[in-house]
Amino acid sequence: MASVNKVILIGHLGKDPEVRHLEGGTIVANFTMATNEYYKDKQGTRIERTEWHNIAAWRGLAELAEKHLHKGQQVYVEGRIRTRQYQDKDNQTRYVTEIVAEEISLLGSRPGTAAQPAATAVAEEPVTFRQEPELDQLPF
Amino acid sequence: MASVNKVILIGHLGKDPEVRHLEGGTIVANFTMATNEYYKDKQGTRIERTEWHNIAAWRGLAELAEKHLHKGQQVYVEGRIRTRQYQDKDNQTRYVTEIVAEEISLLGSRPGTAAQPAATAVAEEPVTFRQEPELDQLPF
Amino acid sequence: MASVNKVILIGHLGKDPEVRHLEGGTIVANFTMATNEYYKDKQGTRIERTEWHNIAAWRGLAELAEKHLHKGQQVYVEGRIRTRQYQDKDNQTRYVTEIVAEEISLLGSRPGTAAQPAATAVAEEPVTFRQEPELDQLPF
Amino acid sequence: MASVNKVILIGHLGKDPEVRHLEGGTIVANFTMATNEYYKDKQGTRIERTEWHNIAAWRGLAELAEKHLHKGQQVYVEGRIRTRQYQDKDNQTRYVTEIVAEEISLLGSRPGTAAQPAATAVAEEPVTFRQEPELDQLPF
DNA sequence: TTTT
DNA sequence: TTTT
Repeated sequence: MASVNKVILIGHLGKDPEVRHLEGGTIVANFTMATNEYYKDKQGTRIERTEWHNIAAWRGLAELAEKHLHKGQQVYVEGRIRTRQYQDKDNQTRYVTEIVAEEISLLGSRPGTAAQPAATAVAEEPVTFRQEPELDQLPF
Repeated sequence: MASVNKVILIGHLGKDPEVRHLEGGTIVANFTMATNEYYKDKQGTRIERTEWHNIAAWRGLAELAEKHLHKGQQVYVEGRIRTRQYQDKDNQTRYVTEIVAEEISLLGSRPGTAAQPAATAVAEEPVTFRQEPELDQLPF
Repeated sequence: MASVNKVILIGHLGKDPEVRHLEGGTIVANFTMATNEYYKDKQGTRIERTEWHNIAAWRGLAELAEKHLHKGQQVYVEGRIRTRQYQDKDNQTRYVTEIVAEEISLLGSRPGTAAQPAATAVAEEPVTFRQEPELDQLPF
Repeated sequence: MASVNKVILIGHLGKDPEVRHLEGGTIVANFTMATNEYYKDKQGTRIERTEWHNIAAWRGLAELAEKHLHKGQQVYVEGRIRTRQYQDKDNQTRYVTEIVAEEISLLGSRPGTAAQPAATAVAEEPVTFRQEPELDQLPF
């Protein structure tokens, strides 16, 4: 039956992506990104809350994550929610929720360094990547 | 820092919402909704995968969920991702990810019954509800 | 440079789609869909405003629109905004804004008839369609 | 009837916002922002197409646009599509489509100047603003 | 663990 | 009229 499962995130990477090459040649990149909420509590104090998201990028997006993404960078990620279950060391069922990326865009400019100031460090390459539909995830 | 944490879901409720009245008068409704993905595996077999999402609706949205939502109903939910941690009975840290609803819309018409066919069973009431910003979650 | 142009609509079709076969074999379907806003004016009177959107569906999505979409049906459309300009009969430049569909999902069940009640009239076919990336619109 | 009319844009401002104070004290800011698409034509040549969007920000968002937005800046805009009609000088009905902003976030860092390099020119203030629901546009 |  |  028709349904929609869509996530849109803009935030900064907490770490460089970790890239794994699976048996069979498939590549997957995992990284975390932070989004922040601001609100006032009942006393009127300004509170900041950070939400950490687990992102999984497959195949083409994984290669691009490996090449172009790094800690601290601001990105746009569009994808879908997926909760996986696994058995922990005590053989209990545990759940982890992650975002499977379908599109990633690099935002802002890269932080400058002494040798290469921000104004000139901006990527020349196109910076939006979309996951091509792969055989094992084509909509039926 | 500017960030975006947005989720858009269309799916069907797995159960009637569970509504709790917290100390202090706050109301929260929890329900699950399913989204489905279809893909073909490497053998070309059609696979269906169901994803279950935990939805939390607060205050005004909780009241409306209690009044208008029921098992099996198709809904549009817009919200944000939140992962909470808690201690399980063995005092281990566990995580649960849920969607905090910010807007809920009722989709489709209600299933008809013998006494009241579908064509006339459509809700008369407005069927989109948006969460009013509350004191403790106003953007700063 | 990285950018995002995304539209998400849920509404009902104003008419059956109009399908055209262009020279070269490309197919395009055009239809309108309505979304509604409700608000109260300064006197507290409830106002309803209908917004009409022009949707263009190309190639695979056009075929599916032709086969599955009809006047009055509730649909989810995801796409991007495109404004085209053209010369009117007085040779003046005019603009028309439309939504180029990238994903279409059928929502709700079909209205029941005496012969075939709503409960059994639900489409058996898959009801979400995604546009495959075509040669002339592949992200670079 | 329940419907959704949602637009998500990330792009750069083409000009500084134009701010008008209407009779009655209402403030509105108008600006344009560009999004870009890249594709290859049938000869394999890389084509860039720029889409220009007309954004209208009302009340609180207008003030914030006036204060924080300027030509060239990268922004996230969430809003809804609205097509207005008007009579042109020849008394013919014309249409213009714009995006009514509901949320605006500043992305990236501000372009540096000689006196104040990019690395230190980043805004200190919170940079996401949401439109508070106003009397005349409250969901009913 | 990000960013301001 | 933006950005790379």
